[in-house]
Amino acid sequence: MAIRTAERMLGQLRDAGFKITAQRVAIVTELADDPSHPTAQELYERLRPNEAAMSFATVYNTLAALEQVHACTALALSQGPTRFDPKMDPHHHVVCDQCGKMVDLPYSESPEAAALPEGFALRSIEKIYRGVCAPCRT
Amino acid sequence: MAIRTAERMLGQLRDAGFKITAQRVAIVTELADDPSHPTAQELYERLRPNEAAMSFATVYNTLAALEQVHACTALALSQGPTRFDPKMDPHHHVVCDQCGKMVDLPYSESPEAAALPEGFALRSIEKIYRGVCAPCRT
DNA sequence: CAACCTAATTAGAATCATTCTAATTGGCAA
DNA sequence: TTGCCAATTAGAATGATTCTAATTAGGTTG
Repeated sequence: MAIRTAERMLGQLRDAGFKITAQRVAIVTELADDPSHPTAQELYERLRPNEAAMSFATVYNTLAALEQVHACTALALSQGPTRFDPKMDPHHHVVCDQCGKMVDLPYSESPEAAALPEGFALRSIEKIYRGVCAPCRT
Repeated sequence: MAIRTAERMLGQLRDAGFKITAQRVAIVTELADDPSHPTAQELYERLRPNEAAMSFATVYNTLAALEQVHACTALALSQGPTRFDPKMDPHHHVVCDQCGKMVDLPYSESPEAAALPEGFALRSIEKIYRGVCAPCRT
């Protein structure tokens, strides 16, 4: 499964005309089936010890490319570094105010508080409508 | 109304034991009935020309204090600087992917897309469950 | 209402996250 | 195989926020 997800993501890059480099393979493989919503920093630290050279800018560049081809989503939902999510079907997020960690929540209309992680102290539920405003569309 | 809101916010600070300084009065007055969700930078630039001295750190400190006493909310919903919201009754937000500006949306269970700003191109609706996770609670 | 205690303010440095730069490397199409 | 141009690199630059250490000023007390 992990390999299949990674290959799908790489295919999306290839189809959009991005070159498949050793660094991109490594980053995509690391992110593909990681449900922990890692930060760029975390990915960089996991990959640096490996044989292939890896710079910090490349992690950001590759994540931006993946976002562009809709192979991952950047989650900026709280203070702290942006987190990256390879799961592309619609779902919601549980966010910790303190540590910033995020957990996926399956998409469903109701009930609101079902299936929260064990021991999570819910404070608020917030809806965000994302898109592009009229002035920015011109 | 503006004055009343500002005074309520200052009262909340006072009641929590915070001192009421000229800088805090200025920041609170500026934020109180501003529906534009200003950033710390924007508040600083609006206030700097005034007679009272104002440092950047003070803007952040005061906004942190206001958040602590539940007189405002910090909104970190996208890349770019945190925005601050003095409206404390439950509501949702419309966020522009491009410029980061935010608009309030009245709280209602349905329908999803009602009352969006004129010309806003909706891309996704996201639910965020906020709170504190089990490990952070200890 | 003066003095004091302590919190708040200040400028500037430090830190963290991210993006940029300019030179080098390497996919991959012809 | 060659060459073009995108991708990579280290390090500097930028932007947002927090920290630091010294000074100032609320507001409580005598």
